[in-house]
Amino acid sequence: MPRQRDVGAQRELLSNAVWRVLAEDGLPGLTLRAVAERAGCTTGLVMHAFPTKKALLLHARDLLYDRTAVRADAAEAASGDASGALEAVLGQAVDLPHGHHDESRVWVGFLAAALADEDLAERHRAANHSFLARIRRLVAACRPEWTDERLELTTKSLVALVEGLNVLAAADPKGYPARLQQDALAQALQAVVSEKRGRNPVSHSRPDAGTGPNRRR
Amino acid sequence: MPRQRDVGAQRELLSNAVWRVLAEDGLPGLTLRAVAERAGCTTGLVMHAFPTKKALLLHARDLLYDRTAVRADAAEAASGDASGALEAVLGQAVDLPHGHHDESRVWVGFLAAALADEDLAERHRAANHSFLARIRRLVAACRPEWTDERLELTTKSLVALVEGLNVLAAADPKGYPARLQQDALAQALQAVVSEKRGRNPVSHSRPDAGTGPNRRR
DNA sequence: TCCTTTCCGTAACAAGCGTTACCGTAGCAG
DNA sequence: CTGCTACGGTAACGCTTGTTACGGAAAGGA
Repeated sequence: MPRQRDVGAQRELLSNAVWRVLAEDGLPGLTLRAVAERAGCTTGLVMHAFPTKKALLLHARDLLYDRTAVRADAAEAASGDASGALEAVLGQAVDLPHGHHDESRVWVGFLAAALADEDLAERHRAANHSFLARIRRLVAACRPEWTDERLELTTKSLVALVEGLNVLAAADPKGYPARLQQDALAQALQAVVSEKRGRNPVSHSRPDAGTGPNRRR
Repeated sequence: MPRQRDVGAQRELLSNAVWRVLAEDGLPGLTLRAVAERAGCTTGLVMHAFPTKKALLLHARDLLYDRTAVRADAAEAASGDASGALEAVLGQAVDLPHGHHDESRVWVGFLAAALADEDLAERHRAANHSFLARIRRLVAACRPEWTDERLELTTKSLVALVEGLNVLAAADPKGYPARLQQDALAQALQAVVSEKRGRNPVSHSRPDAGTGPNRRR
């Protein structure tokens, strides 16, 4: 049985190529030939690694979710208390040190594709539900006395704010710079963590950020 | 010169067809033939009313902005004070009585198309900037004592929340029902309108030329 | 070394895309 | 009523799309 291949590695390579095409050329430019070119191969390999284009998109979507989940796990594990973990997880969701706008553009592309494909929509909802569950757990740890209703409302509000900032920044990066996103998140989190913050709060970008409340420029 | 046509009416008809196709079939299904079928004509009329597909999309995008601006004007005019106008304008942006999810789906479709087309992106930014200016003016009327920085942060946070709710509801209507969207918006507005409801009158003319009671600077 | 078997690039396929050219036709001027 | 002209439906264009079939090449077992 000669010449064996690593199918998993091939799929990962192609999924990464999907992201790059989606980030650079958008959803209309997402063709199999463009993906193959970015991956440094031909459409032959693509169609041997995936039975159809839809399967490729689903795998790329799942891989995107996996990596964001890994990042969120790391951010949560690196934080001491629940409020710090909440800030860290949400903070890394709105502003990444590298390639942030790219990821938002990819996210929007998948979302637009999901609105036309029920299978993709299901993956989208599953990923968002998982993120919602994580935030809800952290908010509940910060505010154990809250009712389920308030918990759900705050959780979905925070997630909506984060995704809204990402979406708006994807189309208008200069109108929504990283600083403003962090500040908006910090302001929204004040209602959750309130005064019980002992650790240094936001600002993953500038290590000189003050720790006092109402940090304003 | 026989047989004259109403070009404006034709373009409006076609733009409405673009919306319906975008809402039902998503961005990948947005073809000239699909638009023509929805409009009850053939591609011949489409290409006589617009020189190219891109021109059609630009017109449809502009018309979408025009209608939302008219709705926002109406909501603002129907409110007595500034805080009421802010609630009304944002409230009608997150939840419309009819065809709300459709409009969000259309908005996402245009956004995804804008990420691949700079001209569409410019229209998107212009529309968003106009909406931001409206919200900023209303927030400033509610809180004249706020600094420009806090004004901008709150404005963009509110808009990001609204758009985030819309985007998430477009892909997961059951996870983000109208009730939750209104509650999330009301909670976010508590920090703005607070206890001083019904005090400051709304100014329908200029972006607040200093008629507020506690104007700084 | 050779053979066998799996891999994957090449090239073609039908279908659908945006766009164009053409001509029948509908409706006002005379 | 007749004729002229702008309108718009028809159909084809060239191109790209996702998908398929096939053959050459590469690599482990003999």
